[in-house]
Amino acid sequence: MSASEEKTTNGVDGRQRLLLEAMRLFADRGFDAVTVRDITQAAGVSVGLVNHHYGSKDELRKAVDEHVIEQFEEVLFSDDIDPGDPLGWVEDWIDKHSDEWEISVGYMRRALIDGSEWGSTLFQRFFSIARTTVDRLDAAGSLRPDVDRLWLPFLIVYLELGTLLLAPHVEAVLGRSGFDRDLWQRRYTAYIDLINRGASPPE
Amino acid sequence: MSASEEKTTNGVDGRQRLLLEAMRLFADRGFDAVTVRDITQAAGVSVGLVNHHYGSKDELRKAVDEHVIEQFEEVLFSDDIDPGDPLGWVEDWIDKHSDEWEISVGYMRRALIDGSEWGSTLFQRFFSIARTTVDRLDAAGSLRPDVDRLWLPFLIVYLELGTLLLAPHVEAVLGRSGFDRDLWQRRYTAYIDLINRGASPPE
DNA sequence: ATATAAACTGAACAAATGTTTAATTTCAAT
DNA sequence: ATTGAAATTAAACATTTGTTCAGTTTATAT
Repeated sequence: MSASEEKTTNGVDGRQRLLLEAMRLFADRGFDAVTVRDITQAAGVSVGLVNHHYGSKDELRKAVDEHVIEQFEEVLFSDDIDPGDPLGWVEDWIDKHSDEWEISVGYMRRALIDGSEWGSTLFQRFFSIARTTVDRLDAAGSLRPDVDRLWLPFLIVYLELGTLLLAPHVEAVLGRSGFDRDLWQRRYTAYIDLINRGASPPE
Repeated sequence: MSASEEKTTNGVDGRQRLLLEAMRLFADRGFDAVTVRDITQAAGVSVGLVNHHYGSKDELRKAVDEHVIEQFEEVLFSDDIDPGDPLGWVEDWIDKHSDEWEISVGYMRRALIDGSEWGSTLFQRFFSIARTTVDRLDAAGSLRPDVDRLWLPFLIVYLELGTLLLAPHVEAVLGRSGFDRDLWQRRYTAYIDLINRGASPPE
């Protein structure tokens, strides 16, 4: 036979192929809508291999969860996130993992909506960053006294996560991905500008 | 037998009971995670009744979709939405349908994320309102010249839909529902204030 | 080269699930 | 009261789906 072909495509073994295809399919259709046979077929392996490597479909889900979490935490939960630009990491990451970006965000989108545990963690992380940002601005005297300290962090999170949650709809309106570098940067400018100065002209 | 008891609880027939329970369960767990037997059990009827009245589980879903859509369109797609307060109707509606509010919003949340057709329609409706609002402000000279006309409508939609999409997470942080009248009103004030003036103090 | 373990296969299995159907009950009209 | 249609039931059915397992191949170490 040939050196590295069918069964070990790309030099990746069945175990990893299953993980990758499962991630792709879960992000695309959701866990329940994907069958074990869908996954094994996409990965080009037999049905039994899922249980051999992961024990069950549920355990496979957990493995995928952890894989996606690792990817996000690598950049999202690092200590050097700029509180002035909590989504700045996205730009770098899109360049690095452009092929997996769509999948990972799809996965995150579902996690934030379906009530999973990681969804809660993810939200809390974003909220925590937003609140820290607000606190620092406040301490530096960079907040108007009458700004609502309770809601501002939430509003900031809405702006950040809305960008990710609603990306498919935005893309449908714009005709292209809002993550394209130029659009993304322009969005960031508009976002910072809105938080700083609002949209109304000065008196 | 008694006048109106078991089989026709609340004077509602099996057909409508199925619709209501299906709506509740779909909003709570998602379509795939809910079995026909779950629905019939919750409605207190036999399994066969779903197919008798709706033909299939899928047709039942469509019926639920239409029911929820009707509820939303009644208020959301009416012509007299105040462009200055696109979510003003929520407050009235919460009072009127407080029991169904949670369910309907849960349904909407899923629709916006799962790529369904109604999700697109819903987003486009919100975006259209936001863009109209921005256009009017612009025409009235109420926008700074350097505000990004492309992104501002999206940012406004993020603020509005983020409120609805992330409501469960917000509730987890606040310890109570963000839809409680006092919190909701305060959120609205903060939201309008942010769009108008931003958060920074004047020079 | 041989032995041992791990990777992998695919048929078979059991439970879950949507659907069908024959029988029964309910209800309104005559 | 009788009839006929619609509502409702519950068992049976067919398919899907996660899982198991005995057998086979592949890889690794001795």
